[in-house]
Amino acid sequence: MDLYSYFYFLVKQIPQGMVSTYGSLARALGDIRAARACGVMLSQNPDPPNIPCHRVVMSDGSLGGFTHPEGLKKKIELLRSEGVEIENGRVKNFRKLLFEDFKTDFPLKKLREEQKKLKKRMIAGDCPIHGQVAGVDVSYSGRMAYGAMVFDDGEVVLVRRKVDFPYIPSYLAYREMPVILELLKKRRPGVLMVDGNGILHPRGFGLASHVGVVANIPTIGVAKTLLVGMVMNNRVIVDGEIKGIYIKSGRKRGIYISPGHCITIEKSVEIVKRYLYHRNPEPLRKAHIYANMLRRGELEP
DNA sequence: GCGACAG
DNA sequence: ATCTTGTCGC
Repeated sequence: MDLYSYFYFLVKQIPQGMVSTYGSLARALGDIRAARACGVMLSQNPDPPNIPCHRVVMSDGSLGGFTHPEGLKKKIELLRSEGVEIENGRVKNFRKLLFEDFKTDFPLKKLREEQKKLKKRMIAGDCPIHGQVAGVDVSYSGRMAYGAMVFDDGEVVLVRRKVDFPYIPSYLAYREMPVILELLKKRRPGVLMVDGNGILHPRGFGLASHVGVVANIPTIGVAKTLLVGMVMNNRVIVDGEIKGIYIKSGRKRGIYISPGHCITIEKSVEIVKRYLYHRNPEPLRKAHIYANMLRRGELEP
């Protein structure tokens, strides 16, 4: 799913002389949570003003931002040239000029349904683990992704790839998984630690679970901040159930562990604890460093 | 104004 | 996540 292309196709539907908002576009994608991602994708507009990003404003009719050498001034100029009046930083007659009638089939809604469907294939218990423990992480520069997977025996595999999906909370798998699957083609671990959540997710199917099911390997989610749930006595509770464990070592902030696929909470925690010399378990910490080095061109893919 | 929504 | 940042809704 190339969400960037889909999004620009939506933006092109905004007629001259009208405006739309980040939120309206997000709803047309199928989830209001994508509003900020809409701003990010507009800032990466590959073909302005043919893709009319200048016609997208904030939900209260104020102008929002504009990535252009001349800045917001250029946005105002473009809108005025199209007959949209701007009065002290706001679109005049905003309600009347607001375009929301997008032709769309709500791609994010379909992806939520896919998550729910794949979740049925997720295994909650421990499966036999044969092979090395590894950690995977992805670093980004614009629309390029740089992935690194580090094994317990020290081997490092690297990948460089264009991304076609922005970061949207609860859809991280659709951004990162293509990179991770490419890394897994080079070598498959016995169990994989992933930078993100497993079942600790609004639909119980985060990046770690998604990768586990699709690649058919045991996975563990390791997140640095909470996406969903509340912490009570080191347990992370989501609608009354324990979905993860908060591990705090030393005086620094802790990490949130949740099972991805083919593993229990207990086993997940046991494995992560083996590698806790820093805040992040060692294979993940190394993967993070290598992914950043690759991005900065300090390594060959 | 502030909190939210992994990375 | 990046790099100084184009949000929404209460």
